[in-house]
Amino acid sequence: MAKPEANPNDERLHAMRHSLAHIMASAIQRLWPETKFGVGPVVENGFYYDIDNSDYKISEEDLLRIEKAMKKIVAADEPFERFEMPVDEAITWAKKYEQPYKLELLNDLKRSGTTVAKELDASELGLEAGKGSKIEDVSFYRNGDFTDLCRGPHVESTGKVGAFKLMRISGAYWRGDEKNPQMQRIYGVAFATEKELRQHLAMLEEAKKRDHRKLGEDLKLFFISDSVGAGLPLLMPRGETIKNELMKYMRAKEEARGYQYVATPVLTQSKLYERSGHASYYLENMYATKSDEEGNVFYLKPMNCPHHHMIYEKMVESYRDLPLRLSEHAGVYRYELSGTLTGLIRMRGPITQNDSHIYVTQNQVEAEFVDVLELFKEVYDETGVKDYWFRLSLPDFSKEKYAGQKKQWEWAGEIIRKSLKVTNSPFVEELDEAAFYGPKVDVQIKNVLGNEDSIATVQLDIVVPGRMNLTYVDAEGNKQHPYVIHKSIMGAFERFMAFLLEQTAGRLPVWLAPEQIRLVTVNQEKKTVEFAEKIAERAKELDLRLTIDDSNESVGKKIRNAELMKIPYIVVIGEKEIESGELLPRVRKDLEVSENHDPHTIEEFLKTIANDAKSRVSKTSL
RNA sequence: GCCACCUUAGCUCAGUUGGCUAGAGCGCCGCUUUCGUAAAGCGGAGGUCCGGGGUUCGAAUCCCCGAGGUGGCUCCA
Repeated sequence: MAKPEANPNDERLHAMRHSLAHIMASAIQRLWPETKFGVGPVVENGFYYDIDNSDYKISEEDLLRIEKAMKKIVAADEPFERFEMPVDEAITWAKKYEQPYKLELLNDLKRSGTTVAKELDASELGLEAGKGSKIEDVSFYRNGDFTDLCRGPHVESTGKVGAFKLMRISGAYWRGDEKNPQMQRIYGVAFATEKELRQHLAMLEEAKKRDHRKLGEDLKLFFISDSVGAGLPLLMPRGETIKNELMKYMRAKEEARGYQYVATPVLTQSKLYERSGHASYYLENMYATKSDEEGNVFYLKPMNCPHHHMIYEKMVESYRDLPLRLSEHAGVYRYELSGTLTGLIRMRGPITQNDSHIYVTQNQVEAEFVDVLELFKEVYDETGVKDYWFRLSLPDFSKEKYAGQKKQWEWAGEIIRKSLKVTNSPFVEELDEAAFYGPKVDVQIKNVLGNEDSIATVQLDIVVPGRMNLTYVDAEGNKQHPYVIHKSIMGAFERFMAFLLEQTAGRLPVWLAPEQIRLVTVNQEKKTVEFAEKIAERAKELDLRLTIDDSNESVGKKIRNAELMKIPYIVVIGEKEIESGELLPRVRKDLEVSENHDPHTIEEFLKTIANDAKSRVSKTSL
């Protein structure tokens, strides 16, 4: 349970990948001599290079051409030569060869440290990130007729780079700033051996099958309709069943810990967001609706915090009322850029948030934070979320978006750090990831494609209670502002469902399975169907989700259909079962705990599954 | 929003350099069959080739505009 780190023994592989970035740049320079080059670093599983061709846009069809040219360079086995020159000389070089991006980097280097915005650039150029030391000489690498400003290291020659494949091409803003020109980024994957490359490509194919969007289609869970709009998914009965089970589960968990559920409107006047301060940060991402006769503008709520704060004001007068834990499963709407929308993971609405706000005194902050972190772990254990890690997201004070006083932020960060340590939570720290009103802990996982994603968050708000003038009276009779812990364990239920689907490849645990049992009749005779219906009735009494397939198909076909829907238990019903009154269930492979294939009485079978579902066990106890 | 690519039946996809009435498998409907643990047989229906405009004797195919999707970038309360 930790952030997967790059293996430090992989220096050789790192050099291979970095060398491939240069080889790709060489190939591109030979094909399109006017190309301006940005940076070309090593990334997970491979490398990329950012390039800018004003007269020709490279498309995916060109990748094969570039690959071919690269293979030629590899075959030529050109040596990589390293040499150094003074910065000023390098600047002359960049001017001569009309490489404006390299020139910009060199100018930054000359000024050193002060304007190197991204660590990426720094490591690329041989700067230690964060150090402001002046640079006298810079290093270059040359292979064949291609020379590049680079810190290295590289392999000895272009023949020693292992197996690679160019994957895709995308836009990328120069130095990650959307105000800068957009360059083309070409990605490749690379491994030491052909075999490892093939394995990686096979893994990507496998991951595609687990994509929650594909499972959503195959398992009839949800879809997105052009008529409704981008980012506005429609959940079908099976999808809604999963979501509802998750919501019931979380509500029971939270109520057991003293959270109280509330309900707030989806439509709200702008003045609430002006009071909370959200308006100045997020107005652009809020959906405005028709204004009323008095000219008040209403918004679809993008978050619940200010609404809960209103409830706080109504409920809390004294420190004796704290902590107050409010919770809501609320659908919010956020305008997200069209290019960012991704199935249930990034949508515009309704994003059903598992949202809580805990109002505490200063002395209660740490204990409450620890309690929240423990609840996180409990829920993830029980729902089977694995391989997650925590990220302590701190402000970057060189930016202006963080409100309040630096001292307060440092205190808040330290309390969270302490809570993480007390609960033995593995975590990394990152700057410039905090909310505008306080530092937070994000729960990070890797999705099927190996990208990092946040599934949940808990934030310590040190700003908004003061801004909204939320108060309580302390033991000495003085007015105080409370602290607010914003927490969301499952994030949005839709998104959490998507993660579970990808992690389980659609084989959800029994308690979450939209259909838990399917009865397959051998024939369509009356007594067979009636027998199945009798079982179905009992299942309903036990709150089990069971369906009967008595369609006019072969038994083999009906079993296949049920298997494809990843239904946990399939039971064939025919003469044998009617006579014995016993069932021999076909148990989904991932659920089997032993080689127990004995028949069960109907009551025994149904009750066991009902108990498993109720206690939310992940394996069958049949 | 930006860059590249994609969009043909409910789903997955064919459709040669522009040229017969746009095809297949699965699914769906009907009939036959009444079946024992991953696909029974036969027949049928089903299309605004994403939308709009243009080029052409002729457009699913070429060009322009728009929408939606995919992968990234930027953003993420």
